[in-house]
Amino acid sequence: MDSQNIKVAVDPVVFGYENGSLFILLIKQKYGPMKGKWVLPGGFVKYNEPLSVAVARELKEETNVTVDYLEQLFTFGDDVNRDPRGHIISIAYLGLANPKQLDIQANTDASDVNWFEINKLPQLPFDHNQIIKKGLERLQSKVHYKPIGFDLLGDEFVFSDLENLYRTILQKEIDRRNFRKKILSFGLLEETGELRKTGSGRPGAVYRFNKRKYSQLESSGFHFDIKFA
Amino acid sequence: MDSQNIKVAVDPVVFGYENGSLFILLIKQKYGPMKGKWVLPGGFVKYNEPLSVAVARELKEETNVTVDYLEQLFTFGDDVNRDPRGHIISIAYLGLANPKQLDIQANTDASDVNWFEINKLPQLPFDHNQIIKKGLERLQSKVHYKPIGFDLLGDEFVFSDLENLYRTILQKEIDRRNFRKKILSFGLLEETGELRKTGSGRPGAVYRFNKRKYSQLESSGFHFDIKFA
DNA sequence: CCAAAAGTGTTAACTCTACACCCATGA
DNA sequence: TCATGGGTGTAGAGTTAACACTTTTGG
Repeated sequence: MDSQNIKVAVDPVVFGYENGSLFILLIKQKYGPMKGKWVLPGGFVKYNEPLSVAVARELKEETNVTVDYLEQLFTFGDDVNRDPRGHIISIAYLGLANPKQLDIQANTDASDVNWFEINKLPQLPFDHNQIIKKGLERLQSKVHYKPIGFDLLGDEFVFSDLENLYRTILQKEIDRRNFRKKILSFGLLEETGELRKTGSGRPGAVYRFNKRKYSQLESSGFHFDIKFA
Repeated sequence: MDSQNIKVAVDPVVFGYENGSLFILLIKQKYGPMKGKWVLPGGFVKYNEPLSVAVARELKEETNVTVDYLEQLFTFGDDVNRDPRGHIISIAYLGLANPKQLDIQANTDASDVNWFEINKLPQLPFDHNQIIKKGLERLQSKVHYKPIGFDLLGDEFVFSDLENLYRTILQKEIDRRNFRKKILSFGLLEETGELRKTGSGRPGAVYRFNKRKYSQLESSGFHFDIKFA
């Protein structure tokens, strides 16, 4: 109890969405036993440092990224050999970001940073593949009952972006008409009035998610909730 | 990073249900800065000890209790002063038990153990009130989509037990007929054929929850799901 | 005028909600 | 026979699911 010698790390699983694919942010380790390998951009918590501060700091230090959405995911510490350096537990966080709005840069412990498509991930050291799996599961279940999908899109988006985002995350087909009807019924999207050309075909109307309105509604008992046949 | 000196604790929030009330299991501290105060029956994780083993061990050591249901709840580590002894993070667990089937006994660090009714809790030291609040929130949301209520009842129960359990947990009225219809529609309850006298009035039929059947159904895509008007 | 993606409505099936009376038992 | 809690059905409202054609644009 006096000299416990367990170390505490934090590991962010940051998801990004772009062009119909889901990505994870990884860094290449510059030092240590996994030098040269791709890993989650985490690290050790400092003495007297709050956990949420530690994740944000590591993320910023190693990748130059600051994300708007970060929530605690799970604490990994049942496998005491998860890290070869000793008994280290890791508090994993789920982060969401829009890759287009970020300028990733490798720093400190990282010799490289990159986005990896979720179903083309390399074999990662430690239990990092497992941590990512947990993150994906959380994301998949949470998009049903919280409007967190919008954190993966830019501020302005076309309806089909949202549709495809849900298709990609859930890995299943969804009915365009029913989806649109349901989402619009919440009254949380505003048309900007602009149209956006999406390559070919008819341009789509540009929408914004009204976060302020959502907060109000939520605190008066509203629940975002969407199901798929 | 070498001498990080953060300590790691685990704290179980064990709920028990009896006679229409929800209880929490607390111990009275025998040693330390909070000597004589009621706290969650947690403690420090040992070197090379898995987290889930640590919670179960602390719970057993201090209260003589072994619970069937234990899930990781949340890791508290944003307030670095949550414990006056230094920088200590706590991984909280949610436990469910049936008080009638347990023989609580104070041991090791505990000079006393007891069940406290959820809305008559004393002021607890550390952030233990906050941890319990988180546990209750989890319990309240989880009974909607997982059949964990049954872990709070004995193996055999009368329908009104289940009804009252939900009423107590959710702190709202529920419609008896609609509730019964919905629960029975899952086909997960079996009548034992017996009747149980519940004090006065007509005796109720005794049911058992078929855990085996639930596991099967769940793995083939079934979701337990119940809402209340 | 062709290809591509956006935008739109209806119906049937199902689920949810609200609601009140009879039944079995013990005192 | 009374008090107490157990057991039961239905109709209207609301929600979900399934499904295909027209519109706008660029090439």
